[in-house]
Amino acid sequence: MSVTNADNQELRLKKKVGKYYVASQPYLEDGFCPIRNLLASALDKWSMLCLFNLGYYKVLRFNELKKNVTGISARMLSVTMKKLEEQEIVVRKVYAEVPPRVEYSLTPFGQELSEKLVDLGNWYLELYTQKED
Amino acid sequence: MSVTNADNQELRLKKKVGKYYVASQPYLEDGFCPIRNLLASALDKWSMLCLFNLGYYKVLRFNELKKNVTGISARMLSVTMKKLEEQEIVVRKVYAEVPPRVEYSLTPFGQELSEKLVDLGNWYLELYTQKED
DNA sequence: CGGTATCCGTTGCGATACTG
DNA sequence: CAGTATCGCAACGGATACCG
Repeated sequence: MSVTNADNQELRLKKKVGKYYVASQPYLEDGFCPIRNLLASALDKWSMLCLFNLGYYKVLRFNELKKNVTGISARMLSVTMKKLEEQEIVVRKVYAEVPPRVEYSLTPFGQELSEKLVDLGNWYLELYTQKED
Repeated sequence: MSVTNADNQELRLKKKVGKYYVASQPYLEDGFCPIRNLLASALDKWSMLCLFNLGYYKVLRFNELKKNVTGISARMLSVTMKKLEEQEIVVRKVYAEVPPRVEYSLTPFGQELSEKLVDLGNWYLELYTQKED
């Protein structure tokens, strides 16, 4: 058998990448890359931390999130959640009360995305901790 | 049966996120998040485009990459590849020739990472194109 | 409580010129 | 060919003050 596992991985990768990203070059022109745009939202300094907290606690109010995501400012939390809301990753629910109450949670899409991101993170962390040993 | 698929997804996500990211809060302090750091490298404007090109063509020289990644400057390509090399995502091979020849390729780790990223991208693009219809 | 407005230092990055 | 050096503008993001 002359086809190794490494060869198979290379071929699989080539095929997958070719599907959208190389063979049909529009996605590559001018630095446009849809997945990067999605992930850029999910990744700008604070987003993943917010996503993971919402993934764990399901529903959090503004100041609960602010407390859980250590170091974030009100401004950046506001900006971050707004971006995530626009991408339909997060849902913002406002209650008409005084004082105001706002609850954030993940959309089904946000849940799926978070799960995929945490899978990626856990894969990386396991490699990382293996190296430490 | 009162447990829905959505419930299962929520529980699974909570468990996965809790494993590293919430239950053991060190990863959340001061905005530190290992997966974000990895992805930040893989995502800063040009990295994914470079990774996907290398995933497809396997080996590319500096100016081949520059040509394929439309719009990138020599400076940014240099910076990007240096970062990817530091993270052991990409390997840089220099030939002692005149004029110089330098070849870039993915490490096994870089291949795995690229495959995971492209899987994520394809999942997203399929949702996206469904919406269009 | 849940934000917004403003200021301002830091970083990112493109353009251009230059080099071994 | 494969970069590096320098410059300068633009975007990011922290601190502080303020608001419905």
